[in-house]
Amino acid sequence: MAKTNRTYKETYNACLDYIVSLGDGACLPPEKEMATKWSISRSTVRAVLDHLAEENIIHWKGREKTVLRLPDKSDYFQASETRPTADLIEPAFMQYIVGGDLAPGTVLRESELAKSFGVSASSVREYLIRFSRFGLIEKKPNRYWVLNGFTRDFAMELFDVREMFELRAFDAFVQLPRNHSSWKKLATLGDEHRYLQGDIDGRYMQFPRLDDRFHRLIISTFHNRFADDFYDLVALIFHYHYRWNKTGEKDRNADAVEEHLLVIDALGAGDFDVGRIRFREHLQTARRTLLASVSWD
Amino acid sequence: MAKTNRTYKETYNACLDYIVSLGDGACLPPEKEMATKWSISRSTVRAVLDHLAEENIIHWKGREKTVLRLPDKSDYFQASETRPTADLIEPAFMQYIVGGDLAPGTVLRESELAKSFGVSASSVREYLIRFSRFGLIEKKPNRYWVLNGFTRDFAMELFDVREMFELRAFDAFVQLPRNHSSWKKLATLGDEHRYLQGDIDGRYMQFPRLDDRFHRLIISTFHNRFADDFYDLVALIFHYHYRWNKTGEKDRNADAVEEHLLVIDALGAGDFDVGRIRFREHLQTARRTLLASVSWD
DNA sequence: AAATTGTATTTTCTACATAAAAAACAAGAT
DNA sequence: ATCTTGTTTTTTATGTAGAAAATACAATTT
Repeated sequence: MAKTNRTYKETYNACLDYIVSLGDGACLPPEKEMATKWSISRSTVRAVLDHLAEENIIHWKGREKTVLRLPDKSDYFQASETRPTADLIEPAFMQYIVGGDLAPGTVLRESELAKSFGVSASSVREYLIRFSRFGLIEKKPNRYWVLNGFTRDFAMELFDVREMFELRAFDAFVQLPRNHSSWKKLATLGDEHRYLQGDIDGRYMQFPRLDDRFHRLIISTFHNRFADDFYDLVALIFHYHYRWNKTGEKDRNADAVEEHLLVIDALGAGDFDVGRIRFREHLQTARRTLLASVSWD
Repeated sequence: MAKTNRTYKETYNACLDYIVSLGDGACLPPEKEMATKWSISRSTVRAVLDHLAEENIIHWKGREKTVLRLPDKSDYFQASETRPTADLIEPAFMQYIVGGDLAPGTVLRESELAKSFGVSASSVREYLIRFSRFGLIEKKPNRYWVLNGFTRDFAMELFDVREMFELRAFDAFVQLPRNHSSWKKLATLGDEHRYLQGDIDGRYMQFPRLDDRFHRLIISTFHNRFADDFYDLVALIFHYHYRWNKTGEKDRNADAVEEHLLVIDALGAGDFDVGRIRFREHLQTARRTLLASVSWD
């Protein structure tokens, strides 16, 4: 097979939504406009229009594109068909690595992964090349990939850099003028933390998203693409590591919410020194928590 | 065409060297031993032996492998044939980017690059994916690669991180016990710097190698794979940026040698505070020099 | 029995083919 | 004259083919 037609399918679904919003009997805009709207080419728009006409959802002749009937649920393509291959591989791969709790040194074969994920070897290969930038896997030329693994050393080195970047960013944050939008965002985050804390038993699963936003807000003030990039790795590790390691999840999250609030409140009150100490403590906790769940060294 | 046979060609050349070292009439060791010696498979060893026998360089029957004649220059494969595709692409690509002084936003097409480098599109693609981790290029899905370019901002952010990592590593360095091997290495580097300084006009071209070793020695004491990895990018930038920008090269190198020596001597004398100040100054100079040669912003 | 070679199988690597998507160009409508 | 559509060409994405290299296993020699 050749290229997948997910762009087409995704556009088709988007177009169905659009038709619903226009209503029955309405006319669709020029092809060019639709192409711009969804950031795709006119060719794809025309392919979509073709299919819409075939399905008798619109009448299409030249610049006449009239809605004949409103689409229903069965007209849509399945969500699984519109997802890009790479997005499909990532969770499967992380499940394989983190969920399988594989030992460092484990051999990864492209062909095996491709078979078990149900995608082509080239897709796996490209994903692995891209993923290798995180330093968790390594290629042995003419042989296979080796899992360096999420070892104790890896976690320590990861946190050393994370702390450097985040503390530097923190120092930049407190220098921001009080009317800067980031202060406003921090206050909002504070409210959301308190909301979550209000019913921690019911809402603790929502913490990871909040955690990500909190740390990205700090990091972003450093204005450094390498730091931002590095945080992608940190986020990836956290996301998947905790996904397969649920022990004490509620307590962990409750503690972290509390720690975030200590930082946010200290900053809100203008106590930058206290805030910095609390922020350091929070990073220390995060390090300890992660290290405690590392199975390999 | 399919897979290239450079492993075979490289091994063949290595084997010719080996035969020369053994001398005429000698016997080659078992296949397994040769495979281990060059870290390749027995299949490749056998392919090499096959060719050696065909060329009447050895007589091969079972475990009898006798040297019939010593190889001469014409028996070797050309160096260009043994170089891996990726090694071939890198200089070509960097020449294209840095040498061509392309503006940020320039569109890079895989097919064009492949044609101009004389390699397959897949090889170019894989190289670009790998290279993209440095943040200098970006993929527009279904479209092309865009050169983000070596802008002023990029250089500033690069140096911010470089300074963080190197200063942290520096602090770790001065903590090392005086009998640690790194101190010995630093002293050796000092001697080499002085040797270079002795005839700076004749030897200034050798400085980049010395510069790399000096900074890597410092960085290595941080024992952090992310910092090491980051230095690969710094080294790449320096290597290629100065390769196509030779203005004032001698003066630049002479100054840098002097600055390195100030650091090395201060550390050797135990003046860690002075050493740190000199080291900072050196990093500042490096930043200024690189920024001065950035054409885009 | 251990070491080595011979043979067969598996896996990787890379060029290539082909459909999808984009882009360019030509023709027609307003 | 400009906007829009129709048609053609170019480029990208991804599976596949087939050679190279690795690996596994069987047969042979020492």
